[in-house]
Amino acid sequence: MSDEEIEFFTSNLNFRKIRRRQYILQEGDICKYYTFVNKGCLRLYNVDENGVEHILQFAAEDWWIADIGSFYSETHTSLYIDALEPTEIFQIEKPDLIEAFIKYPSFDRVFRVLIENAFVALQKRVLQNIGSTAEERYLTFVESYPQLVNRIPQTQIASYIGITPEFLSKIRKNLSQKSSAKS
Amino acid sequence: MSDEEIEFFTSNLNFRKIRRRQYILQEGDICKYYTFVNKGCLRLYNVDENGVEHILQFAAEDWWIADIGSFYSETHTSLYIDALEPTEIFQIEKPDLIEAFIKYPSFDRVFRVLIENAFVALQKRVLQNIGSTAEERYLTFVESYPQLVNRIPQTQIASYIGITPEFLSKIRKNLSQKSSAKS
DNA sequence: CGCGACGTTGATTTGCCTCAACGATTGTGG
DNA sequence: CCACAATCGTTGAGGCAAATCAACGTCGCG
Repeated sequence: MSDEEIEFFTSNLNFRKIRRRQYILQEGDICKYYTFVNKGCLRLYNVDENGVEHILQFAAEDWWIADIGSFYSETHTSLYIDALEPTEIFQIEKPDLIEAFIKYPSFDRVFRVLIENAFVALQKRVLQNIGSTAEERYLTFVESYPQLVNRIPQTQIASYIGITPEFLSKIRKNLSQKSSAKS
Repeated sequence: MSDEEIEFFTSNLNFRKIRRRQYILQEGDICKYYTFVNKGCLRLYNVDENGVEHILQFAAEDWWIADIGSFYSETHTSLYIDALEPTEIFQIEKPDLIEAFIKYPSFDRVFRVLIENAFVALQKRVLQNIGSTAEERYLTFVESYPQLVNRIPQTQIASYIGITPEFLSKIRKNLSQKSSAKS
């Protein structure tokens, strides 16, 4: 991308610091921003009728996060975004992003690729969810996001892969016994 | 879209007839086409190490289907697409689609919206998979795709929602008993 | 007709959940 | 700076949802 493009884009980014547990999106809101994580870690999740949280996505350094559906169609979200750690973010508002798309088609391409990649990753996740055991899903998570495993609470990982924290604990115990038995 | 745009687009569509069980994409291929279903029904799925099929998507009349990841990055797919019924399709090749995107930004927007909607739908499916019982997932499927329920084999629906055909049969029996008990 | 695809049913097993209890660690207010 | 609460991970007993395996009925089709 050219200097002009980058200048235009960055001049429309808003910097914010978020405290741990602070929300940047709540059920009922309309998602006004595409959010880039500079430092820290956010999570995107819903809360079911029993009050249980189910995590759709984590976003640590250099990841984008948003409720895409709410953002583009300007409908009320049923999701939450909050911070797992003190976090620094850059946010771009929809009108500015759209303007960037129109002025500079390369942005359009960048964001298209972004969502395509996210889409493909989500498809893999669906296949895992419907075809693999909890242990396999955990191992895939560890492989895919090694930088998150020792950073975020196990409770959160359990919620992401769709099991209870207790059961994740048992899986990990089982795995460590297997690996120690090998040596 | 203008007449010119539609003319350009449709002139690049290739018509094909597909027999039941015929493949239009197999593991190892590169996905060369975006496929539009004019009549009939296709499915996109993978096959796991035990030989079990897991369905990512159905595509009946007026739906688009492709392995997006393989199509855009030109990598070998691990997925299959085949026909559940005799099917008529229109296919557009990647170079023609890209040309359409460049010449007519409105196509770009149409296909962007297409993938955004698919992405949002997939997110809902992930949330269902990690947060709902098999019965709830089946009921959601019936609600979301009423036109498919009495058209495709139950085996296929079971594979889509991530359960065995036997268990789906038991769920349906259970549901019909509940509803008849009401009357 | 006979075979293969599909759906059903039952008996048994297993993966994962629920609930309850208990350490270890963190952080927070007095 | 300590005390206490809240958060997090672990463990175990018991229960339930869904898988597995096997058998059987039905239908459409070559």
